[in-house]
Amino acid sequence: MDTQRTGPRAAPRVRTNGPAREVPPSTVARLPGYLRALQGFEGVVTTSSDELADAAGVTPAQLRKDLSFLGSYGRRGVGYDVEHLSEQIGVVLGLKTQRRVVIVGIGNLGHALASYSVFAERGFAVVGLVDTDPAVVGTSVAGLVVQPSEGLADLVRTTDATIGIIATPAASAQAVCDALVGAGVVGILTFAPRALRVPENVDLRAVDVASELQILAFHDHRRAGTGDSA
Amino acid sequence: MDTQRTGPRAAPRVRTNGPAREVPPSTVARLPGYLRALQGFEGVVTTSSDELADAAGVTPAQLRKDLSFLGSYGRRGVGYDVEHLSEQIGVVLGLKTQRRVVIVGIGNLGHALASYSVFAERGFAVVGLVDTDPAVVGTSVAGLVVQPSEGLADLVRTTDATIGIIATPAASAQAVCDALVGAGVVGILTFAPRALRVPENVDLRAVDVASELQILAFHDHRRAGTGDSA
DNA sequence: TAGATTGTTAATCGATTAACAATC
DNA sequence: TAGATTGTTAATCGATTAACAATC
Repeated sequence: MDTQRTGPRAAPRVRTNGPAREVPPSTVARLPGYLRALQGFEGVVTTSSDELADAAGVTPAQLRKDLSFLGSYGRRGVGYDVEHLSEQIGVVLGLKTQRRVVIVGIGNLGHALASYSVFAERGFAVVGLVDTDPAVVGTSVAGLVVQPSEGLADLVRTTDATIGIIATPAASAQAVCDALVGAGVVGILTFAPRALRVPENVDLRAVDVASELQILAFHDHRRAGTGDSA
Repeated sequence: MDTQRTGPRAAPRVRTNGPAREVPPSTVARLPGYLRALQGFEGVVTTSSDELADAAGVTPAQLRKDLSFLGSYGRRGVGYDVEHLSEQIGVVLGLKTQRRVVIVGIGNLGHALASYSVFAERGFAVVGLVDTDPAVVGTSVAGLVVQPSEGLADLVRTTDATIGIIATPAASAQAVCDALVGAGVVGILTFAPRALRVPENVDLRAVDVASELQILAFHDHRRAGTGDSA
């Protein structure tokens, strides 16, 4: 869980002129939200940091700061060109190349994810489904035939998938994770409620819906406990 | 999106002796992970910050710092009592009271969430399902009959639900959110890919799976772009 | 030119890490 | 007592906010 990546101190990396520079993780995490917000302005030519920030649910200051890491894509006194800014954020996020995704664990959640149309709208292609259950293997879900676990490595290679989604029970998640890493994916999104270990050259993001509810419970509880009802 | 809550500077709030104090948001967000990790030590009497941190995927220093906000639940030279620590984290998160949850939007995702057994294991009860589609209303999912939208407010009141989950398309999410707030829920977890607005007395958490993939794409892209393949 | 709005700098704030004194 | 391990303090680091000079 070391997010270090520097030796003596990351060399400033020969400024690649264009939209390179070092983009902080917190900024990267907000970029998809800006892209989403920009879609709400389709047809409009320009928008301002005030307007766009409002749509994205952040402050104008934060939006401008975030965008400044990507380069100078606005015009002072005018605002941002909606089309151009969308394009540039897409470039920075690497969405000009379509990424291929395999989903492991075709239970209720895996099934839902396999059928989730937003993935395609946002530039991702689900190219493979895998499960261990013999009752599920061979069935067709969202136009794909579910493969057995043994086929995972081959599947990743032949489809050239770079991202794996884990939608298995917690118990098998680490094994699946290892298999995905072994097969060569570089990014993993897991929904399994447990901590996973990946080598540092693989990127891991975890969504735990039960944990989300527990965080909500904390605030619910504090609110009730503080007794601030009139 | 103002997370302010202070006037001149939050009054130190008469130290409620027990596990009160002010727990920082970043710590709260990690508590469910500690609870999860502790479950892996069931049967064991004590564990150390080293061991537990390892299981939870954080550093020992961070674990101890986090736990120190809750109170002093470890013994120097010995470690933490697994049973007691689990209990205390549960108390802080407010899990001693079971929270009731309603899910709005019974498409693929809503269906999966309604059937997600981990919710029950972690102290939440799904008590109601709502959808607009006449073809879905009236059907039975995970032992519950799907109610029409008009029934939302009544459902929340009669079940005494405090948390709402939004699993609708983006287009209807804000309206559903407003309805949930109007019905009196105090926490909302949304999966709809758009920014939502809630009054400041309502807690909102958002999971956007497509955004997660886009964040993974960024790193994928950087890795490929940097050309560090031997 | 006058008004608008960005991009950037500086100040603040919060979160993480490291180290160690307290204490079991 | 000696060894282990916490709880806390201080140092570092990163992220957010506010303000404004640059500039369209």
